[in-house]
Amino acid sequence: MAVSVRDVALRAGVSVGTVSNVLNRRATVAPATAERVLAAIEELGFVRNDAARQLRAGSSRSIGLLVLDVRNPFFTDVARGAEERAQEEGLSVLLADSGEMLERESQHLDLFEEQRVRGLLITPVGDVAARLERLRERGIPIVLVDRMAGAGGFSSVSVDDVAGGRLAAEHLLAAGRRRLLFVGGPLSLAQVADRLEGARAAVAAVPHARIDVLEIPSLTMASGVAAARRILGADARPDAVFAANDVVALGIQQGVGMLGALKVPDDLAIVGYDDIDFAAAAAVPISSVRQPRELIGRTAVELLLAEIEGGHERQQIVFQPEMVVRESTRTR
Amino acid sequence: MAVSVRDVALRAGVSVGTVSNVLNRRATVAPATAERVLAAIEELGFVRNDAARQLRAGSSRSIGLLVLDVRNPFFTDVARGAEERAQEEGLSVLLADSGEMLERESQHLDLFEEQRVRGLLITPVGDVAARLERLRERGIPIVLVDRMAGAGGFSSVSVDDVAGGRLAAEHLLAAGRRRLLFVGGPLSLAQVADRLEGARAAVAAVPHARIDVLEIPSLTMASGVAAARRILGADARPDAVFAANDVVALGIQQGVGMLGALKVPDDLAIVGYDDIDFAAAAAVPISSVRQPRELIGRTAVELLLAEIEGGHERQQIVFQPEMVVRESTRTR
DNA sequence: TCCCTATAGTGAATCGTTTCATTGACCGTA
DNA sequence: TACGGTCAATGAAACGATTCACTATAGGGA
Repeated sequence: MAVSVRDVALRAGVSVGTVSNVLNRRATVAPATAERVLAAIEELGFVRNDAARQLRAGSSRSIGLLVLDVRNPFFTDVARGAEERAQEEGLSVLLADSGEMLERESQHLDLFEEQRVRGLLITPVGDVAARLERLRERGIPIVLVDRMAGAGGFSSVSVDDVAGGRLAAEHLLAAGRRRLLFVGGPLSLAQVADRLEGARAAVAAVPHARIDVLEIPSLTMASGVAAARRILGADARPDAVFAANDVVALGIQQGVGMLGALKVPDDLAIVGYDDIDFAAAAAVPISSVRQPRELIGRTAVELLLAEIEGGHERQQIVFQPEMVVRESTRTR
Repeated sequence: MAVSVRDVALRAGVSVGTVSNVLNRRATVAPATAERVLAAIEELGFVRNDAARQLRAGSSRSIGLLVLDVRNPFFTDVARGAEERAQEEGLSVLLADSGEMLERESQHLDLFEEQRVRGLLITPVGDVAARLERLRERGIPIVLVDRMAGAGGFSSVSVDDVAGGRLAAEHLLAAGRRRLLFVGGPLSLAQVADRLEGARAAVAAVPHARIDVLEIPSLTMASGVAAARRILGADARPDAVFAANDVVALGIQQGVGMLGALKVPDDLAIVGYDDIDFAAAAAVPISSVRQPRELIGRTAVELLLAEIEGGHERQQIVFQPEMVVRESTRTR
């Protein structure tokens, strides 16, 4: 059933070595011979067996990309950027998501390791530093995505989330809001914690301003809707919400709208994070903190390539976020 | 560097066959021996080489999923459903997207074939029937996703798009709209053509109603925005738009809103398709034709498993769509 | 005591590709 | 004629896990 180089060689009347040479454009194969081999490949419908190739080569032609949630457009945009850059290098990207769950994250890491990926891009859920360190020792270079590497020293591509959080809060404060609510979670995610930290710093600088925290279990639309319900039910309502990302912001807006009690932005201003395409098309277009999504993916692959080829040059790249103002935070 | 079963065997003082037996829970390995082997694995940090495994086994533990666009939430939801079901079976899903481009589709098919995927789920861009037929002959079972199989006979999981198109148009007509515009493309995509066909049938049944077509190059938000520009610039404006999917609908709504000339739904009603989560959270929540997204993915894997194990029982499963009415089509 | 069986473990062969040292053929030059 | 130098092509070895026919040992029954 399976056609191998051996069969091709037989058919073309050459040795397997020659077939391999033709396939890999390597050495000098006489044009006539190459033609005969290619004809045989065509006739037999030969398709290279990647497993055998990898086995011999010792590592695959793929890199793993493990993100928190593929349903969040932020990550698919990052993935797109990564894929484009990888393809230029003849590498393919294996996309997986942990769903913000430690167990799934660990499972996927196991898989990637068994598959001998050439490198790994990861937005970690928990504290997997030790685990990643082991991977690296085994020769799998690693780049953290959307997460600043600690002193330990992985390469990383991130956006200054503290600055982003500050931007968001400052914008709300400048619009006259004083009772802010941060909605996001789990707080164990560095992104969430950093954005909150930045917001807190901004709030601390303004007299009579305060910021409360509503922690949610995951950064999904459903969690946002649930959060809206709690906001509406609370005694002391905030006059502005800073959501840890746009998906949550959209959920909150939808929840608030469905129940019809509060108007955005008059009663409640909303700021999101990521500036995904859908934020601009929302019920009330959502102000958001923009991150260069595709560029993040592209750059992450870039750093990975540097480590794969160059050796040990680790770099931490930090992009600066940018505030994008829309209807959801219009001044009253 | 790389630790192999041989090393583990050496360390544990057993043969490689025994190590393999321990790994595969297979035969009867004496508890004491198994323990020693596991200890050796732990100490040496042994990780199975998947390529070698596959090579011997002849096929991988993955299935390929090739969709039109990973950035369309419809497809990530389908993927989620597929992944869940696959994982229950110990299979992993390789997700790739063609970006609606024939060339990329072909490239990914090549890759999947080289990787000897266990099966393939695909939402085809063009007419790849011949190509898929060849794949199947080589032992890779195939299930079409979101696309009804022709008589030729692949298994398929789809939604009745003609019925969906009819639902959408009937809804608009019932709301008193008479000058409809269908926005979608490329028309070579079966989904797009079918939805249009259904809409045309509904319009034909109502006197004085008409439907024009604005073909766009791809089903993206950007194309939707561009379409909005053309709608606004046209002499005879439609009073309702039926977009081929929600992403396009959101783009149209955003475009129309930015330029501020038309109000939704008063001047222009909008219906989308897929009922992605973001549709409900849109500027004006978008009426849409719902498809059971995760169920489609789940069912597709189900059919694939049936073909992998059972042999040749091909099935075509067709779900019925459902109209979800929201603000964007409120009656004037 | 001898034979039989069940149990535990062995290790060579295998999967398909790539690599690389080696062979063979041919040409021009000394 | 002999020699060195290219250029083409060869084919055995290697990658690492799994399989399976086989051996060795121990225990039980007659």
